[in-house]
Amino acid sequence: MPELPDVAGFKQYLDATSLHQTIAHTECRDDRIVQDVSRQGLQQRLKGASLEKSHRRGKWLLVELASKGYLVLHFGMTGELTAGGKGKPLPDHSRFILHFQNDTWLAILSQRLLGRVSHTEDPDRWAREHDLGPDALDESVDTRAFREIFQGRRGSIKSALMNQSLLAGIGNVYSDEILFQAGVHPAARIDDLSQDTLRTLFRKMNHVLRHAAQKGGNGSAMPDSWLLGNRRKAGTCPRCDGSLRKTTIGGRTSWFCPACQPKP
DNA sequence: TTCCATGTTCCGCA
DNA sequence: TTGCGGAACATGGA
Repeated sequence: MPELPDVAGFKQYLDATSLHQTIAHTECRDDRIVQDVSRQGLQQRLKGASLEKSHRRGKWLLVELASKGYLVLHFGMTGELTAGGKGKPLPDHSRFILHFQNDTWLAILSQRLLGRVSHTEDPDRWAREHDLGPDALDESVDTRAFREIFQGRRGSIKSALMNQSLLAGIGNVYSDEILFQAGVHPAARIDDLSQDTLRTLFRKMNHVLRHAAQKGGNGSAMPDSWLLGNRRKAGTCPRCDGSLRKTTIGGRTSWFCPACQPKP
């Protein structure tokens, strides 16, 4: 689930439930979710810290702690957040739990343990170390910057859209959606795309991500005209009613409409 | 039972 | 140098 729009939803959720709370203690139920820092060091850093502000960068959520750096969260393929208080049991797959002083808590869930919890003092350095490009919705990414990012590349457009070091935030589902709405075949090579097509892709990327982020990544809230709800076996194209097809690109399943997204 | 899954990282290869 | 394909990570649903 967690691509840029979903993480935008987690950010809203965290802001609404946990901002300005002070951490009494933390509970780590599986060390494998802790990245770059030791569990002990992380827990020590978090104890007594309050959550001041949250920032999203791509699929990552950074939570600013009052003069104690940043708590860094990544949700992998199956992560999410759940908040609760006394009397509400912690959900299954709660891997790391922030217990606040007012007896409420925020649990980081990760069924498949592909999520990550970490800490950094310097978000910019952290982004460099993780080779993270600008957020796909960052204002610095305009049509020109978008074109320059793909300039001189030769691979498939789908792989490039999912490449976090070029643009951060787009994963498998939303790259398919953007390509569908732009009418571009996922296997199209970047150097075969016209300037016009790149402009269209940029426009559709913004449209899709902004709209989906506003809905907090809730798939059922997306328009029926989108590909998203139809990407499955025997799915039909919401535009032409033809059969959707799937192919593998960069090791991932890509759904597309062969009629609306002709092979270049 | 086997296949597949919304992410990232690492390796070998072209 | 760039990019691809595959594997690994770990779990559960179809």
